[in-house]
Amino acid sequence: MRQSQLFTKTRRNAPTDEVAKNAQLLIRAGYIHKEMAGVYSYLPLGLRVIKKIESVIRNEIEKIGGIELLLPSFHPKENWEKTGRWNSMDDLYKVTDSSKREVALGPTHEEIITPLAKEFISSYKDLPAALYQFQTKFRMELRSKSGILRGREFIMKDLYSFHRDQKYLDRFYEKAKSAYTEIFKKIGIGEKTFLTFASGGSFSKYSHEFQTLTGAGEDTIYVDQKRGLAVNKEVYTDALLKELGLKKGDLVEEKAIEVGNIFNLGSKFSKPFGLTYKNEAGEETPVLMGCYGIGLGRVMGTVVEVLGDEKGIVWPESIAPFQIHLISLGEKGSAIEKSAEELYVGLTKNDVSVLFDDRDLRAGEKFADADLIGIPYRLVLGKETHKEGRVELKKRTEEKTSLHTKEELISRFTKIHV
RNA sequence: CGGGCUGUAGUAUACCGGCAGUACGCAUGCAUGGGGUGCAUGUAGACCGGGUUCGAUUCCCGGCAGCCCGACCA
Repeated sequence: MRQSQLFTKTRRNAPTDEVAKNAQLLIRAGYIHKEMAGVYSYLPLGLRVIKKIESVIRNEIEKIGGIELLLPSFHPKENWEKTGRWNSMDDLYKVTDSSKREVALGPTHEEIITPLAKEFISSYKDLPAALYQFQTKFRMELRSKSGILRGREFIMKDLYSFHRDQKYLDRFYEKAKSAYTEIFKKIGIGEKTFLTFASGGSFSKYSHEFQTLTGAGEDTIYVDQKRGLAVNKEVYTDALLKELGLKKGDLVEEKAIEVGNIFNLGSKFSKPFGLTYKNEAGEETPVLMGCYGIGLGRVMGTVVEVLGDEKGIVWPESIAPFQIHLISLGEKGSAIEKSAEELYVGLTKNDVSVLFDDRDLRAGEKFADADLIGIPYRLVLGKETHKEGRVELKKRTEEKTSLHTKEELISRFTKIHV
């Protein structure tokens, strides 16, 4: 992609109504645009990051047997009345159409997936099943805040699993836990993300959250760094510490943001919808369910919060919008510019994703933009290196630079990033 | 949903009861060309409704919007 064609531009200042670091940097760099409180557009750069995060998640969820589908945002009122949540859920968006019919805008999808599962699950032979989607959720947050960490509309990966009994559910639950650990590691926040015991879970004492340490977080958790475990303040009791074998002295209080959660739903949803299966003896038995969510925008914002520095965003390679930011410092029609063009074509031909700064600007502005946008590798062609036919390589996370020939760079990045 | 604050060009801001100013951006030109360069010219603005007043962007009331604290929540 040529930066002259990118559509977005960077900005020196963030709007004053944005206080959160993630929103300030993402807006300045041109990743997102605020439409109203808690509602953001994902611009071309931002969407590329979302798609990358999606792909990391998809890979891991497929490994544990997840099958992707796509459920609607409009939900029949009856489904929500059946579970009692039409009235009990305060942040449910309800819309009325011209024929006065009321529908819900889905804040989560148990009310859709459960009756859907009833269509196709009727025997123990149909179990287990694990279905997931990436989908926009709507929640009437009374107070959206913290940029894309808490919106009224947000994209979420939600996975629902169906099992014949607790033993099978527990087994899958553990697999989901490992998958999540792997996902956050791959996304680059593994070191700061902790499996956390929290409230909820209809048929177990607690649910599990994945909490990433950051001052921008909204939750208070107690972390045992050595064991890689944490306890949410909401369930923090001596009894629980004892049960988990945690010692008070090993725990540190931290602010954290919940980037993922896993719930044991038991028969909370299968019961109202009559989702049952026949076991080997022909007996009608309730299906047990689990659900597992990750907010994509929240993950993206968290990465910016945790890894960003004074100069801008710092993306891990796994979710960067482009692998390489190629900068030409040559004037229009110069040999340097031609050489940069050549390198751009060479890299893209080999499927290396490159943002090519072909704009007619001075060096300082291009460097400042590159730091702000946060692509992992920066390549520069300018007078200083051109005489030797070399290109300067610099990582976003490091100060040191190195010189390479174009051929070296093409083969190096092709190998790594195919 | 309770409490507080704020609405001025695309962005950040200034001043003012009497023709709204600056910087960045954007456009054009010349110079410049390895860390947001320089000069010139141009472009664009008072959230909405009502009230007070000779006159309101300014004061008052209402609405709407945004932000902050709290409660709630992925």
